[in-house]
Amino acid sequence: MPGKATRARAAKPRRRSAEDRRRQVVAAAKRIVLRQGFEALTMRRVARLAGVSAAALYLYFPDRVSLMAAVADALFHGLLAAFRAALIRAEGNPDPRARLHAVMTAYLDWGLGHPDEYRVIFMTPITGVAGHRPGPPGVPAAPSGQATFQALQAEVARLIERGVFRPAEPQVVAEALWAAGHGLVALLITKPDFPWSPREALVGTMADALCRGFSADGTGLRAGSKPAAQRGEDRHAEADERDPRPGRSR
Amino acid sequence: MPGKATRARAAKPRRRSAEDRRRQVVAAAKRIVLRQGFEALTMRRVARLAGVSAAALYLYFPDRVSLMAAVADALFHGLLAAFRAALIRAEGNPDPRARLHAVMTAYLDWGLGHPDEYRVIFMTPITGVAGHRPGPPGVPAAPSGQATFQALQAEVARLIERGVFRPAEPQVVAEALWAAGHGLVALLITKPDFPWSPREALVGTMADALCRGFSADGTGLRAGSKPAAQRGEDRHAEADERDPRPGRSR
DNA sequence: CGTTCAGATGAACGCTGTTCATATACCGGC
DNA sequence: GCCGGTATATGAACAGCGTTCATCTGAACG
Repeated sequence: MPGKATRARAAKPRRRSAEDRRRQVVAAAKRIVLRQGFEALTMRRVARLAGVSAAALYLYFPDRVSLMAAVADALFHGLLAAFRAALIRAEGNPDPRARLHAVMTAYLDWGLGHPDEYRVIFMTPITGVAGHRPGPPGVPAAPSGQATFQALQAEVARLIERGVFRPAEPQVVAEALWAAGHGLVALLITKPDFPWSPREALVGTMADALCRGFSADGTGLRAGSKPAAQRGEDRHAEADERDPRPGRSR
Repeated sequence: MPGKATRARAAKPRRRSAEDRRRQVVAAAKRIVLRQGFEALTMRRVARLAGVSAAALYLYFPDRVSLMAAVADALFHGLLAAFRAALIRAEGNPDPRARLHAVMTAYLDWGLGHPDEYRVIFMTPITGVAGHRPGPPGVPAAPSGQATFQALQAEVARLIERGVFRPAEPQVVAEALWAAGHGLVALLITKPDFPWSPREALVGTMADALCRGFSADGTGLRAGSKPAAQRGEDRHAEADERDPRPGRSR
């Protein structure tokens, strides 16, 4: 508790080292995920890239999963940006379902386009399945993740209020939507050998079915044949800090 | 290829050692997953339980992921049994949607009831994300897994043929159903800290929405309030070889 | 009996997450 | 200006991981 503030100006440069090096470590870890991929996210590698010893990481994070959680939180901003961009893009659309469709396809496209980051955020297993204490029992695992989910939930609530969706608990519907999207991304990442149908057809079918399933009048996205064909050109629009990494193209 | 058969009776005990020890290793690995959990599935532990050295495992499996694939294949029979039991149970039901609902809830219940096995089968990441060659390029990763999926696909095709589901490619619909179910199970396993809605509500909402979304007439499972409430008593009916493992209850 | 050879092994390599005694550098108090 | 204390950082070490390899064993064959 160095808040005693050594009289005056000495407190500041010390403070910078305290919290800032933590951010610096997270930035190094983030860069490793982006450039070398998920498998390379190792304590020793992070330490090496951050220019510190491996033991020093344990001054800022109690263990590996805590660092991973911080990295996930940092990586989340990419998904959040894609989310927001999709919402803004579809804002003028009078059809409220189109907004949901935009959000869903944004989620799917981001996950499929950034599989390593997605694995860190949503597919890192809890170490012991049973061996995880909630830590500070008030704060959730990923703050910005919670925020993103609540954005989805708010969108769902709006749809229900306007009578577009059948009356239901917005939280349950939002969780189901999230889970469905996650399942698609996760399976495509984990089982690339499976003879999947074309991705556009899969994404379109999933989004259309869910929209139809939750709609009050049973209407899908477009009720037509190619509900998710118009987008597909501007897929890379939301990339903010892509980084070509060698030898891991696909 | 020792089929030369050393004259007579000597061939048999040799043959037993060849293919049978492979099965024995897989059985040991399976028992480890069931009793000690997913995290304990390591080469050295499997070897120790199987009564052989760690290096001996590499006489039967080229590397760890191949062993995991074999274990996954072995564990799949539990899910397959739950699948079949659900189908048989719902066979008398005249409503074809009920069959699909039974299959979906069987999948979800099995996955949520056997999280360690589920992680081996569906959530083990491909080692390098890019570093996986298809090996023998004709055989899929998990034979019985493929069979199970084709059972689902056949069920979907039947629904489409009878006009219950809207006309569509059965494979895409089956993949979407699988992905949605997987997403629910995977997220509940990976993110147990998230403030999820009650599981019954989640499962019911998901199953109903998908049924409604793919149905030709937009009809859900029961169109009522609690579509998944009648089952829930006979959840443990399909357990065939449960094994109470110490200290990992939840 | 001697040879051969598949099957099994112990030891080793390089890596992992994590801990701990030790060293360094900076700080307030004298 | 110097001293003692305290946070910060480190190298070395531990146990365990997947994997490889030279070596050993034991049964089958001529």
